[in-house]
Amino acid sequence: MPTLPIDDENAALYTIGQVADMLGVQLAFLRRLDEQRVIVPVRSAGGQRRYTRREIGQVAETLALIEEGVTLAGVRHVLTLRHRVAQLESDLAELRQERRVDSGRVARG
DNA sequence: GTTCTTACA
DNA sequence: TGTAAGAA
Repeated sequence: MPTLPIDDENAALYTIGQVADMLGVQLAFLRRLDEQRVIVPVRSAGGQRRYTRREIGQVAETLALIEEGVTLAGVRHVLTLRHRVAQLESDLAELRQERRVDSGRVARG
């Protein structure tokens, strides 16, 4: 079954206006996050920002962190570290899976 | 009608 | 951070 865009958390489908309405934030705020490299959405052919559901979630996360007093620069580090952790976790899961396969295989040749 | 950039309070 | 001007 093909992966539908509506099911893809990483599909860039939302305009800045839609995101601003959903989260109740200003258009300028989202542009600021882009400028500060906290949340950097892809651009459409016309140069307009397009947000993925994942990024929308990250914006919400950013809102929470800011309420805790974290600066935008701090939020940027949190998000990048979180991305690295997720990458390491998937790599680790893959290695563990390979180890299971190896240990379950009968030595031969 | 929306979004973009840049500038300013 | 919010608001405004002018262009796309």
